[in-house]
Amino acid sequence: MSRDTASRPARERLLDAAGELFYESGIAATGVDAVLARARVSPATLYAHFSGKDGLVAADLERRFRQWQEIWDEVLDERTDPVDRLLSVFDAVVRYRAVEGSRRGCAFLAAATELPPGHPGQQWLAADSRLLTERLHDLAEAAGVGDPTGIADGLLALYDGALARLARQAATPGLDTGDPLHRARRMAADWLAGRVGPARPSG
Amino acid sequence: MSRDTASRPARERLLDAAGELFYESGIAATGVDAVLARARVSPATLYAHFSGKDGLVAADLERRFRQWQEIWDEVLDERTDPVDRLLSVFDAVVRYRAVEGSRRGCAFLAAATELPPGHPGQQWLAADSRLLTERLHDLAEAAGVGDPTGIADGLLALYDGALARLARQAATPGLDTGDPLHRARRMAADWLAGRVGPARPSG
DNA sequence: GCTCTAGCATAACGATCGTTATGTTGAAAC
DNA sequence: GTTTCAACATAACGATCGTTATGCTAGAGC
Repeated sequence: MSRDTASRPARERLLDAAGELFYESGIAATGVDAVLARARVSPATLYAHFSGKDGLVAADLERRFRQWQEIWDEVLDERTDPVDRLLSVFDAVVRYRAVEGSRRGCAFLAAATELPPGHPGQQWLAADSRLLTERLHDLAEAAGVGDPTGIADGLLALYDGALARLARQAATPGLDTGDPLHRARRMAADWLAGRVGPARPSG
Repeated sequence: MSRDTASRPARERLLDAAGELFYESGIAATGVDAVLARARVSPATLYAHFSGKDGLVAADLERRFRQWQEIWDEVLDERTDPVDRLLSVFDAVVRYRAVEGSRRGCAFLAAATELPPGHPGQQWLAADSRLLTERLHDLAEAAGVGDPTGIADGLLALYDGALARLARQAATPGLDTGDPLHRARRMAADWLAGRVGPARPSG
């Protein structure tokens, strides 16, 4: 059995296990032992591939960021209408959650509340925030709206709200009042209808 | 010196210390020792007043919930216009944060991402969610809108978004693009303008 | 065949976790 | 003044934290 390098590389098994456990149980609450057990990997292997738990957390956030950006790119390539491209952020997060199997809130939001100020994972939280604001701004500009920054901020607010409510719904099941993501998308569409291009039907 | 029962009671000192540390550094990341040191209290005293760390966390969330409800009541009593009363949730959270000295996101949102499913503090997260949805629904109904549930959900989305962005801004300083709370309030006002009562100026 | 080396599991490290047992102190009861 | 009792600090508990030292094992070079 031993030396199963033939299976998935140890580094990927570690990232998979860490991703699931950090997301499911929280970063601080997940011990290194739990990650090692799920990945079927020894401590020495972990510290050969990563600088430690902090490095593993940062690598997990990096992978999440890259996959999120990739999926958003993918969805964006399927849209041509400027308003649809603005709203693509909601479709992308729906697809990301489907691919990732997410049953809770946003991993970046959770990490933002958990990681201490100097943590190496913080750079990927900043990267995510920057991607959201800059891309939404560019898409708003391309849509020819009068106030691209205002539009981008508004969409970001609805995006943040949907993911935050998902996190809170996961904590208190039974109070669900529908899907926050679809509701946010609908609100964003209505809100944009009065601000960009010709009047759109706000049904 | 010793036996300083003459000063603030040990229970309150514990709640103050726990509130600050849990909010500042996270619940899981804050050790009981840190709370004890800040409160200048011995372990035996903590376990005489609370069932343990979990009980202390629950008591902190209970106190936060009661104060938040009290402040919202207070703000609500100052408003008579139905739309102002709907928007009072944003004014209340601004006042709550001023009173509490909050420099990060929402403590309930953070707790929702940190606490495990069966934690005794979960009931106060549920209470907060219920207060928000039910009260917003009632206020929307009182405002005579056509779809009170839809209005309440929309305002909740903007509320959630503002507090989530506050949390993420605290994690990555330097990317601030203004105050999410005031922006959310302005968006909500604009959004409500087209849906309730006579047309309001959307400045 | 033997040696060398990289990569791995076993075991254990000190530190800190949340919690509890053991004394000690100060004020009220009589 | 003595007793009594609740509240307190000191010290230590076992468990687990993140991390590292030690030994085994499989393949490359000769």
